Amino acid sequence: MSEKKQVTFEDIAKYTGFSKTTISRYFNRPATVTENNRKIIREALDTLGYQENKVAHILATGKTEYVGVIVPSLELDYYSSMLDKILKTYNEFGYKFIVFVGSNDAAAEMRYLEELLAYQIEGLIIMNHTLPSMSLCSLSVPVVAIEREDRFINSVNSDNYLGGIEAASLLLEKPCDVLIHLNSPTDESIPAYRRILGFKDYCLGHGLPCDIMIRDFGYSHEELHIPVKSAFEEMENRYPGMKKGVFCANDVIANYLLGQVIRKYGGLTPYYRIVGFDNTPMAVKAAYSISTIDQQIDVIAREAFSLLLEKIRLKRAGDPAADVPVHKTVSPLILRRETT
Amino acid sequence: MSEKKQVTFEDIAKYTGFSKTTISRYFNRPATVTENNRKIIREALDTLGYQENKVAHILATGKTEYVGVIVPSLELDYYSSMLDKILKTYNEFGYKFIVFVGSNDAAAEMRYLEELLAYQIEGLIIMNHTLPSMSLCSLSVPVVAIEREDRFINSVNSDNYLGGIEAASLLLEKPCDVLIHLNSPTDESIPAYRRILGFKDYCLGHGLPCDIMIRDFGYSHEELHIPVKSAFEEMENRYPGMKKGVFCANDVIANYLLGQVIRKYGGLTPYYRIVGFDNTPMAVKAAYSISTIDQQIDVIAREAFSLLLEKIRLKRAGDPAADVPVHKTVSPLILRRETT
DNA sequence: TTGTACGCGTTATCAA
DNA sequence: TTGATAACGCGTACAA
Repeated sequence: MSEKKQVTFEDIAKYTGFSKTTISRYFNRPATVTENNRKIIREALDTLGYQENKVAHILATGKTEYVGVIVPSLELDYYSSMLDKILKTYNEFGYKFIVFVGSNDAAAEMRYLEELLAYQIEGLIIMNHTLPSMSLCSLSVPVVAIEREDRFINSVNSDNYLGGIEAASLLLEKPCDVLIHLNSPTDESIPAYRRILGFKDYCLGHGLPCDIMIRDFGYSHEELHIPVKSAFEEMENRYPGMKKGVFCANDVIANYLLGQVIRKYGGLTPYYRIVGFDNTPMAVKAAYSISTIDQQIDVIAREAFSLLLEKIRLKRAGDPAADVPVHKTVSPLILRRETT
Repeated sequence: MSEKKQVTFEDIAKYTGFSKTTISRYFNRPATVTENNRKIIREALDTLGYQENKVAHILATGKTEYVGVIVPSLELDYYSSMLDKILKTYNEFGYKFIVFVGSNDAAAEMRYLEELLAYQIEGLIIMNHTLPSMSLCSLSVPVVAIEREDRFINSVNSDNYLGGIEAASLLLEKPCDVLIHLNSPTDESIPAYRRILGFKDYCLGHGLPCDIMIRDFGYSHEELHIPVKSAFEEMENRYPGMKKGVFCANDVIANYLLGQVIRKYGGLTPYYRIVGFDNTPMAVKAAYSISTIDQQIDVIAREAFSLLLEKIRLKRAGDPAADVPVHKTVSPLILRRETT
């Protein structure tokens, strides 16, 4: 009962008296089948309960319409939000996504890659940091990176340098005695590194004291609590009674910092202006809505997918341009909210 | 260059002098190939750069090792967290996931289903509410629902009734003058409805006044802010000076309520004890960590996948038990944190 | 232990 | 407009 095998073109062909070829054409080039015959086939499909089989289709055509996605975690708003936007491109482009959520384990990620390639994905979107772009660029399919080291592969990133500038300028709308930037140790090869530069350059350019506090904030949200707390205490000690403009590397850190401020001051205080980064849902879920630099996650996701699609086309056409890495950049927006 | 077609068993066979069958056996039943010949093949695979093709494998065996997932949104911690855990079962079971993130649009969801079936998924995990289980149960593959109407299909849910009881009992650890439950309009067919019952029954059983406030909190996090605020004001007006124990339908609502309390009282206050539901990352990201009823999302995800796998096996074996819906339940845990 | 021959469900090519 | 036949890449009886 459960194991009745599926209805195939063969069955439809027998039932209608046509050949398999005609049934195939009914689907792929309906114009080449008489309206009357189409009707016959349509009814046959219905009565026999035909169920499309894309696997056979793929084997014959070589086109899977699959894209692989590897993302570090879905517990962080940034990634889940990005994945959300990526998956939603289905409605426009029809590509399906096989998703892996990655450990920091290079071996595991290699397995994901193997699987994805075995399943004949046409392209890959990767957000994980573990595998170097050097080894990713030699894959048989185009790869687009989002906010990770991208030297040898395509990428779409926020204009991080501009973001850093925007954050500094936003903080300076209100007078601040000192500008502070909270970030994790960030390798220069990572796009986000430029946020620090932009911030620093803007401060220097305006003759403002700025303090870049690099602390290890870890990767999971649980880990974040402690280092943010100690960073807060440091700020309290180092700049007592001063108005501090704090630019946090992301909304999650900003949220925890806001939490510390609330605990100490019972709410917002002129002593702290806080700006986050990303504009994840987090930033509005906070007790006080957090001003942030909006990466425009939806735009980035869409650009990433479009770029990938373009590369897939080029590759299929045998165009050598397919193998030249393209790096796109999306300008972030300033979002003024309660914390500034 | 980019379009060189892939290396197949045929090529390896020619290169080594073996037949395709032997190459196939090298992969599937290596024990039946001489160690020496295995070595020869291994080297041939290497030098020719063989790349496994699962599509052909699937067509031949009928087993895709695909599971489809349909989830309403990834902007809400509950769903992204659940998806995270589901995807991570790959490391244990090896099944791959094709993921769709669904609108509330029934037509769109039907398209997702069609696609998934066409790609020969072996089973489906669904969290969306749009399609009734009545129409889901007639699919050719097993379906497991999580926290949605599940009358005719398998499901894994939190023991919502117990959860409601736990929430009430947790609030009563500290004396409260009134117990309040905040929830969206919830259909009786949805598992979460029983939370309300559990809460109410416990209150009645202990002779406590309880107020079930049903408000439309919408689906996205942006929408939530306003109704929570007005609910808060209602509580303030209705129970001035009283100690309120508030059980929120989920952590997101709890978080917004906490935000309102902070804004009014500058921090925690004995006037409000707050309990959330789910134990999403949200609950610890809040300014004060939120006490919550832990659904054990990881356990639910794992159970859902195991159940699906079991059903897939039964179906394959032609066992009629495959078609009998199984409803599993996971007991939630009480998590005492700062808000109580 | 290895090879031959055929099947999986679809599309592509060519001929009718 | 339609049909016969050969791919697509791999698995599996069955035979050797």
